[in-house]
Amino acid sequence: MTLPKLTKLEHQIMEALWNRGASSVREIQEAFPEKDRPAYTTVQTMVYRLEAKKAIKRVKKIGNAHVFAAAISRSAAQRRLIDELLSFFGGRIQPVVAHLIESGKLTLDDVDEAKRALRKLARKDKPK
Amino acid sequence: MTLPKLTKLEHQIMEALWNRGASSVREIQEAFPEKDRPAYTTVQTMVYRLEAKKAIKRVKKIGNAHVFAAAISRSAAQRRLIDELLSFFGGRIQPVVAHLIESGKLTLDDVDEAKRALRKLARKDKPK
DNA sequence: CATTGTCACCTACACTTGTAGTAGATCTAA
DNA sequence: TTAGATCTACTACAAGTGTAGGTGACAATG
Repeated sequence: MTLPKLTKLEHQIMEALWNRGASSVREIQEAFPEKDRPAYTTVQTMVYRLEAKKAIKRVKKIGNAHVFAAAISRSAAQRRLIDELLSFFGGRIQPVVAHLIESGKLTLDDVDEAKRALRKLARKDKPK
Repeated sequence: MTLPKLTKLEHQIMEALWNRGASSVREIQEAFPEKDRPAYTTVQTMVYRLEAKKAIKRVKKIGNAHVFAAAISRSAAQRRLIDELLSFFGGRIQPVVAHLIESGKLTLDDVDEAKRALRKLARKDKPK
């Protein structure tokens, strides 16, 4: 597995690392909203598991504390999430888009922007 | 919880019910691709769990076998999946759309179709 | 240097998910 | 009517996930 599968909480840890850059367990823990912040050792456990999965790595040591950094990119992790969702839909985006529209989360502006992005991509790809 | 959270396998069971309509455990099991088809009792367990979650219900009995039917709509379940994904992205669709484009899964046609759907929606919602 | 707070590391545990076996009820066909 | 097929209902269990306590090492400070 090139990209490890991450659980919800693991994702939140990664999120902290992506946002803050290399951090200690304590820093990651404190990045959680004070309301529903897991115990220090809970975060620590997840950090260890992420390390075992090679999603993060120890980059240095400050005092006796280890400092961890993401070893996989946010982009790659996000891609994986989306691919997983799509697999639920048989790989077809249409129903996904339909739901986004229905829920009012996809606006005309979003669509226009997507269109621009696609055109740009087309110009870059076609004239090979 | 109005809408129960479904696991991957539970989703597959639901999929069978949505596709085939009310079915017995055996029928659901046989709806799985022969390659990697779970044991009868595995499906049965999931069916029981789905029943406990009120996602399906017993509608009748044929012989000594119960027949189950979906109690939640595919659409509602799909919506939930998407909302869950979006929550990972802080509720913002833009990065989702960006990834769909990058992975080549979102085409210009898809976008145009989405646009038409949105315009239609706008016409229906605004004049009121 | 002794105390106090922090951290690492190990261990534990309950809950969820996927997987399936077993025992006994029930149906069905000969 | 009885033996085999099928089903239900119950039980079990390993892996994964979230949660955290305990113990000893280490650092900072009076």
